[in-house]
Amino acid sequence: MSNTNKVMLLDKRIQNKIDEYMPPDEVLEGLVNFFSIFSDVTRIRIVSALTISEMCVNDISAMLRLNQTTVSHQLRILKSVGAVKSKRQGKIVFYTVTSEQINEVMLNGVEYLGY
Amino acid sequence: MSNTNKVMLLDKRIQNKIDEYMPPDEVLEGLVNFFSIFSDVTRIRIVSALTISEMCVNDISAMLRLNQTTVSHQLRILKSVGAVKSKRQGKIVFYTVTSEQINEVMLNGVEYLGY
DNA sequence: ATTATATATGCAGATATCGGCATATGCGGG
DNA sequence: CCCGCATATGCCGATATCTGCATATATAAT
Repeated sequence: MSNTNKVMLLDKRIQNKIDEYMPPDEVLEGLVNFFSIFSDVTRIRIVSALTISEMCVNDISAMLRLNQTTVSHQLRILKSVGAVKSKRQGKIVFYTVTSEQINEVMLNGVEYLGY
Repeated sequence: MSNTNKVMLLDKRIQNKIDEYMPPDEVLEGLVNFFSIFSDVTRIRIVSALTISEMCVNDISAMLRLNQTTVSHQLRILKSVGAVKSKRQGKIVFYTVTSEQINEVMLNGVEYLGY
């Protein structure tokens, strides 16, 4: 039986409020993509490091003791959601975070957690 | 061969800076748990709705056209990370977000995305 | 006590994600 | 041109996540 057959506790006013204020799915999906940046330890470590200083793949790998392949994979993901950008200098590719806001959002989280 | 055998481009000063400013893994894992709240469309929809108004499971289910079981599962996850709390009134269990900050973090994301 | 409603939980299939190996590609040096 | 270093990519196994069904539990009404 469908839920729509059941008596809704939800009062019309509240329902309207939710219809009005709920971001459309398009926005919510954008948020999901964005916050997914921070939903994996490897990724958040990389972002965190890049927030402090630009680095090349090999340095990230060495610094965080991660397999080079793993770093490349995660950098590709981070790049695909626009969290980082890269510039090539000869053989070496340097990565930086695209926006100061990335760090601010992380600090919000730190604050929320009360560290 | 280990990365530590390779020549580090990383300059000592930068390395020290990263060692100093990188949050410890404990904190990073906390952040991962926290931001994972928003890393799934179903969860973010539920949180988003609860941000606007307290609701019971059945209303969330009806409102967002989600299977009741799915809602319960996600509410359990959200509760386990402290994002929501519940109060029972007879047969009905009402859920609310635990903190205004949850919404602020989401708004940060919205802002970042430029909506 | 029985029944109905609201919610929670165990389980399993479908799917997604992560990480590493093997390998490809890009690039500079000799 | 060939080799070596830096990085990227395809593939796949391991693992995690999500969802829904079946069912359990909680509570109220009769």
